[in-house]
Amino acid sequence: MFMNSRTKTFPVRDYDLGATLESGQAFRWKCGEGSWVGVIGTRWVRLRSDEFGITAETAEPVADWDWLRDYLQLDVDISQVIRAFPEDEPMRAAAAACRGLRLLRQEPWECLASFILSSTKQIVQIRQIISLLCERLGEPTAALPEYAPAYTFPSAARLARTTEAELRACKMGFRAPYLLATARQVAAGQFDPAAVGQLPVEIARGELMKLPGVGRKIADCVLLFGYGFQDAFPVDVWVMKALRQLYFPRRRVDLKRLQSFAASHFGPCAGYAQQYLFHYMRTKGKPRKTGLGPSKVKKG
DNA sequence: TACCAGGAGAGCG
DNA sequence: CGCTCTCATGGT
Repeated sequence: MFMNSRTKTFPVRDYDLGATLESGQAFRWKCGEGSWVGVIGTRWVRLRSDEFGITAETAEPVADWDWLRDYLQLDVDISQVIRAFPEDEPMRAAAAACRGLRLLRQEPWECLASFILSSTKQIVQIRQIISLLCERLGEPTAALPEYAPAYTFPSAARLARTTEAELRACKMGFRAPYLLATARQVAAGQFDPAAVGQLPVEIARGELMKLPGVGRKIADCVLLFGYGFQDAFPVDVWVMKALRQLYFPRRRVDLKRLQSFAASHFGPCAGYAQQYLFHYMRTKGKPRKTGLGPSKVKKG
């Protein structure tokens, strides 16, 4: 028996909501005053975190919160994931530096489209492109009155009906024809995002890589963040830097070699290990975004 | 101002 | 194969 409500608290430990939402796996979360605001599927949602867990607030009453439990992967035992990491110094350092970092489970189409837009872009720019895309081509969805209008991520069918020029107007540049062609394949039923998740990971990766604008790296991101293949290990420039610096100092190792090293070294939760290394490399030496607003710093 | 960004694809030898 | 070049745009 369910009660319709607009808020719900999920008791969960070791969940760094801010790090997770800002770590370059999803691109639509906005950090407010002690909270994060975003759209999951058709629902606007505001999330906040404290020592008791994560509290969600929606604009419309909700009967069943499984969509959020699934998105946030609240049932994952992160300590078990971390125990599956290889026992080496780089992973110890990354796990210590990124305590509470999680993987999300995103809707496959949004994940695929988002990562097609990610190539050679900084995360801040990817967010800007996707924000424009959703404003212009997404469907409006209800948000709390004190917040900006919210939009869903545009469906493949909607994108298939637009033009390359309109996509380029969202500042996605040379990625526009890739996104358009992929959207058309999905809309035409030539590629079924739901079906791919049922395939063995190698086959699924091959299917994804047939799509225009999807190579090995983007395919691995979609496998990991959209389908939950936890052994997928996307190697981008940051992860390449991490692997070279932490595991192969002063040696020249090409991408192929790094990929085969990763495939054998990081175990069944390699995808998590990858995200920890990525976040570790990107944040070390930099101040952390807490979502609690500017903190007073003693000068000295 | 240069260099770089969660790359992919085409062209070349 | 493996290498190089281009693609578009904006942050640092």
